[in-house]
Amino acid sequence: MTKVQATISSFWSKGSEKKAKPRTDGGGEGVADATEPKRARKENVQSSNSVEVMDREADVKVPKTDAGTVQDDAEAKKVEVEKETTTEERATKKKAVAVRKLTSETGEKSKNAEAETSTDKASGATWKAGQPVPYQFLAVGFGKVESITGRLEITDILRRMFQTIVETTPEDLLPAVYICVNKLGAPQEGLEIGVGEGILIKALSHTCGKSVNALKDEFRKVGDLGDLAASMKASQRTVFKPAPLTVRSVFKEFKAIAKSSGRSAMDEKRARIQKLLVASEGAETKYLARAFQGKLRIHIADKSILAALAESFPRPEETVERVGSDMSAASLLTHAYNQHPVWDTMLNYLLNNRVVDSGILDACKLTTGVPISPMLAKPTKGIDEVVEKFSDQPFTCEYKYDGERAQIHHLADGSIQIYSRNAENQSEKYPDVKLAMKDVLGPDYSNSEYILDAEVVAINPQTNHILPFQSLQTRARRDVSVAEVKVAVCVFAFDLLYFDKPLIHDPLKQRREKLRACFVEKEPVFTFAKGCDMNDPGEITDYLHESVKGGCEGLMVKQLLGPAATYEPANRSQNWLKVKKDYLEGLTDSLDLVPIAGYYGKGKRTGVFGAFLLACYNPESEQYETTCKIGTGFSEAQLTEFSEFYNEKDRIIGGRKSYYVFSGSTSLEPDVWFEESQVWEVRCADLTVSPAHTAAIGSVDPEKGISLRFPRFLRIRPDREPQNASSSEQIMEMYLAQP
DNA sequence: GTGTCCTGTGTGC
DNA sequence: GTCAGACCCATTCGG
DNA sequence: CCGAATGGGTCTGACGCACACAGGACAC
Repeated sequence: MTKVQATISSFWSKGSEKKAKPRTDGGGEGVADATEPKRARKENVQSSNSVEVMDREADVKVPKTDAGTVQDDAEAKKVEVEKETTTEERATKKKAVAVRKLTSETGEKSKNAEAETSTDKASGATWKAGQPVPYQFLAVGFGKVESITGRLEITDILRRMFQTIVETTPEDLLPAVYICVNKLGAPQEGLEIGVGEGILIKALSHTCGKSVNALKDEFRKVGDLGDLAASMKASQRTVFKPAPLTVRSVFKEFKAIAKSSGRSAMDEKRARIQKLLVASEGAETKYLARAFQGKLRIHIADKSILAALAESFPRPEETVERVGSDMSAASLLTHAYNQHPVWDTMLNYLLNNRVVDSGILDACKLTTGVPISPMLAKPTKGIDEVVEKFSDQPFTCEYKYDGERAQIHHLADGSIQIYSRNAENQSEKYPDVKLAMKDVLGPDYSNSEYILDAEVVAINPQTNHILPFQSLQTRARRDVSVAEVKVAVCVFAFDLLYFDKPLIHDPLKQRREKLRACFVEKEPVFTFAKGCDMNDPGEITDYLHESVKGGCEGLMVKQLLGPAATYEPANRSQNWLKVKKDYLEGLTDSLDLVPIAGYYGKGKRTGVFGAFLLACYNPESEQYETTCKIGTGFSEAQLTEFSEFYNEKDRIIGGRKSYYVFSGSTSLEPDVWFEESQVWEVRCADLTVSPAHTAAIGSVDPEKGISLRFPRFLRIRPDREPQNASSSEQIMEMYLAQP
């Protein structure tokens, strides 16, 4: 018993030093098939096979009992660990709480764990504590997760995976989490894998010997490169079996692929991908391929990982009142992550402390130099909805500028860093902004650290008028000097998140006062977003029209006071609403267009067309001119319906009709061409000059056509014939009528 | 070797 | 960016 | 009073356009 105690206490007290000592006690054994979904609440099936990994792991540390049913296991462990608790209490209170919490939680869970018998024992990957976790372990878990849709179950499977890793090889938790979220590091580090469909297909082709074109055809049918890779691999005989992949080696290899650059970088990437694919087995192949492509497609993202991590560690009751002490484990982690979105920091804390407590908010705190996930606004369908939601509270309306979100940090070292909405470091792109920010701080504040939330918008430097988003896009991104800047820009600041201390818990009114007190406008490069505080919702309409006239997309409506007016990072909160002009009567851009081609759907759209090529009609030339692709706005039933419709009665034709005007753009090249048959009503936000589409070509630009921004399907127009679709001329007029 | 064009990839919205 | 679908959870409805 | 129905909120993954950048292919 003493020996076991030593094991357990070392388990709890051991920090997460980078190099965890190999365990000397023989260690636990991880089991790849750790993932039977727990269906406790749904079905009460009992099975002697339904031992959770947690329990097995506990068995290793606790003297073995004759494992029988789950209940027995759980009881046995509970007893043992409770004995531990008394021992632990002599050590530190915190630990004691932690252990007790774990006891009650896992004990309870185990009791309810009448999970179904797992049928997937195929992998059989096991490893000893301290040894690298096999990648197979994750891959098998991904398979389970993918096969179900319930969030609770998904979270539970992830939880078990994480707990197993923590108990065997905690230093693998970080790479495991990164593999789960399919990222290579914090976004501001700017590491991208640089692999897509193309390279992956090439690599596959080299691996399996099939031609690239054959694989592309297969891919169209299968709709998923992971599934395709897996089926290729399954049909192949492995001559000799390379060493099994591990979580850490795979993650390391991902990074290596990302970092390869320069001459023949593509060859190197391809070679590394091939090596991994060759070494992979079963589910590994599928998820490796998907990881390269950047889509794991297993219904998990950051939020699910946070939820699972929250359940992977005990949540002690906190006696001392402090910020967050009353929060649930999940909301604690979410808050911590949202204000400091770096997995390394979070996992470091969790592994060091082995609890989820409010201390994590100190570990993951709002810091200049670490971009926070920006607060987002909820789309509304119109002003009525705003009125309904903000009936009594005071609110403010701000112009919604059509530019790029920018989070501007002033660090303690005096440097300025600019981050995008997705936390990419954009500082290189905006040397002019960095320069301008040097003197926007009011007197007495020049040494203050701050985080500003703003929108960067292209402007005409002569008139100071706002330019469309398309102009902003043409700015160079890398290694730009002030002299090289081609498109002038104005920063419209609208929030202040940090000013020598975090402000996100203050109401907007206060933050805004601080913003206006500490910063000075510097026309035309730095101004405060135009806004207007209102009590009467009736004023909104006029203001909206005004904003649109000023070149904006609409309005942001925000609560000013009270708890609903704090800054909620990463939340698409009800407290910020956006009213876009394209939802409003009279300002709506709606067109009638003709589907002339289709694209095979991928992923969950496999088997139906996932998108269509739409055209307008030019009565003068009697030709159809492509206007946009469309792939959203359909229900699943409609997609099925349209696929059936176009597959009937020779509506799919051998090739492009001579009177379909197509630019030849490879990315638009359809899978099949259609007979012009229907008219669809489509909505968009704007019309744009297009290098790829041919609608009204030559009218606003000698070589370019017109296309749609944010097109979505509304409905079929059964009352219209293709020749009555919107005309090229109408589209040109709509383009010219834009503010 | 150098310049130009094309393609794939990753950003922004 | 838009959008639909699935799930979860709280609330309301109906027997 | 309790289970069923309902509705709002959240999360995920389909898909859109335009652009810059990096590397590869090709011509000279």
